[in-house]
Amino acid sequence: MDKYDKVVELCRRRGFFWPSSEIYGGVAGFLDFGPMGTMLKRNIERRWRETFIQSHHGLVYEIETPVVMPARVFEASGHVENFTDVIVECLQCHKRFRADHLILEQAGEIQGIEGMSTKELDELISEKGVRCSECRGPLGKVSRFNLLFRTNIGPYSESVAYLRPEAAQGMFVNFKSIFNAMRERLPMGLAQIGKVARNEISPRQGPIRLREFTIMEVEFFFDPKAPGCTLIDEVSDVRLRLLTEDMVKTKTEEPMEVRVAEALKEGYIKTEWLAYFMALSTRFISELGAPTASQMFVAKLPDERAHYSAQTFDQLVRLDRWGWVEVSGHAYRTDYDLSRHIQYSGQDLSAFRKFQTPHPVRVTVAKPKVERISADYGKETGKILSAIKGIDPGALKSRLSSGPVEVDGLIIRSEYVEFLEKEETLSGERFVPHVAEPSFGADRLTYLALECAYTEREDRVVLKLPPSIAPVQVSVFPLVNRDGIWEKAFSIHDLVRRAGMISEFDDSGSIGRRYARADEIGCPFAVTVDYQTMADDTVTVRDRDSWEQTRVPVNGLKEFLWSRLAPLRFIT
RNA sequence: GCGGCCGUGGUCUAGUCCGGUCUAGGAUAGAAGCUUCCCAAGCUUCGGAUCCCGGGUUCGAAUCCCGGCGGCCGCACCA
Repeated sequence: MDKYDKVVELCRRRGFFWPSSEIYGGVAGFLDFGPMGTMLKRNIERRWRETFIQSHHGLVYEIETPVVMPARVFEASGHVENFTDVIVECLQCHKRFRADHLILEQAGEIQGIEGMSTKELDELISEKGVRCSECRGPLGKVSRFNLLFRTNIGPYSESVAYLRPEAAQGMFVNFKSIFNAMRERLPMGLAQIGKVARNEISPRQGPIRLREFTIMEVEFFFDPKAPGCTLIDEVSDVRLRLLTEDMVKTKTEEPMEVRVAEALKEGYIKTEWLAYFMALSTRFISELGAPTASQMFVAKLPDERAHYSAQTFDQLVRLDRWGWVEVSGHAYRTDYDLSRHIQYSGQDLSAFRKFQTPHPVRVTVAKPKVERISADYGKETGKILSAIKGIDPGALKSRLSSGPVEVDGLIIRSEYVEFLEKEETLSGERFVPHVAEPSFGADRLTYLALECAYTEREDRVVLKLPPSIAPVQVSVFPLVNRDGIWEKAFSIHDLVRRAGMISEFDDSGSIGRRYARADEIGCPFAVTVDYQTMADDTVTVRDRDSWEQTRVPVNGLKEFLWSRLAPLRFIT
């Protein structure tokens, strides 16, 4: 029985999580969270929210957008086209392969294979004689498998929609509105915690690979001409364990350890904001209980990267059974998404950049000679006028200098337009912001925290969850159930509850059994009321990790507990 | 999707090879009570199992056969 099995067994037993729709046989890739699991997951989400959003108020804002979005959004985002795999199946042994990978493997380098249609790939396969790499059997037709969950909006089957595979698109399509509402300041981050769905071909690994999961993402918009991170000094000494693109290419396995400042100076990380978020992520994951030595960032090679990304690092964490597992992705998405939405929606999603000093420019203005045009075109004059308006005056001028210009069958002659040169002052220019994106899977983090916390002591399970995320923070026990001790204990339980902590009251079984129960759900503190309490109004507070007890006066209990629950814990 | 192994109370498991003695045993966890009280002590009582689902073979199936679902491992997949 390895650690994964032990954690899964504990989680079932104590109400953390288990397979979804279990009474009907279960469905692969979906997970149900019980009371303890939900509290733990919420706490992890809360800590993420505090780390990435609340401590950046004025810079990063949280929003909430629907899971279902119309097809057009994902056509624009490129997911309908690219969030697919080209699959080919061997007709003999029925093994399935990534078609493009198989072709490259057997036919060598082929330019532009990435963008090829399934037909083109079919042709390549017969042309190059590509066969099954396992049994040498013939291959079937190449097909595309899209990982988007598809649905309809309302009763109309033609209104196709998809469940979002990432929360990001909700932030991109809302960029302009929020940018306006938040007084047009850049940089600006938008964040979202919510459900996403990906129709994985064959998910395994329990909570690690799900078809529906909670994502926690920041889309951080900045001016590519002012890419500096204003907060970089706060993290410049944070050490990142990095496998750069070059190291991945040369199959290096041991990451280098570099300071954030160095990683930027050496160009390992292309943008400061990405580096900043990677540093925050290192701290965040440490706080969940994963030592920095079992964390690293690995660069994705160009052909492994998502279609939108110019640079991506995966943050990996070492798990007992599965080795290095991705817990977050850090992508430099450039202006890809906003540009695509500008193109597909026809809306202006750009920002305005003021020049430090406005500079004068000479502009060409086209002034149509209406009388001259109407002499030639009569009732169609309006069409000519709008055609002239639609062309950049400077361009029109140079084109007309070499003869008439034709637009939609209309002939524009040089005698129709008079060009004036004007002096104007330009105070700035429009541009499309760039985006750095850190993106986390909350379910994986929940499992990670549980695995890191799992320990055994004298045949008992002790979940050493960081107090900041423990589902239950305090347990209160009466040592005996008589002589007013029960009532006193219950009133202390009430006191702790009113102080804003999650407290459990347990009066059943021996005191040792109650400590053991509390340990199994990772409750960091157990308060016991005994005879001495009745005499001097003190209680014992027992520490989950050391099993040591401290006598604390009841009137100082709240402060005692809070001071030990609130601080962040960085485990190195 | 393919191949291998597997699926028994909440959990872990005995039984499956070789069908009947299994109206499924144990441990642990849970509830009620007694007792003890600072690390799962003890006693009593209680609840809880369509033996993953469906079909077949048989006088008889947890056990054998077929199909499905689910899990793990390997291959493949994982923007």
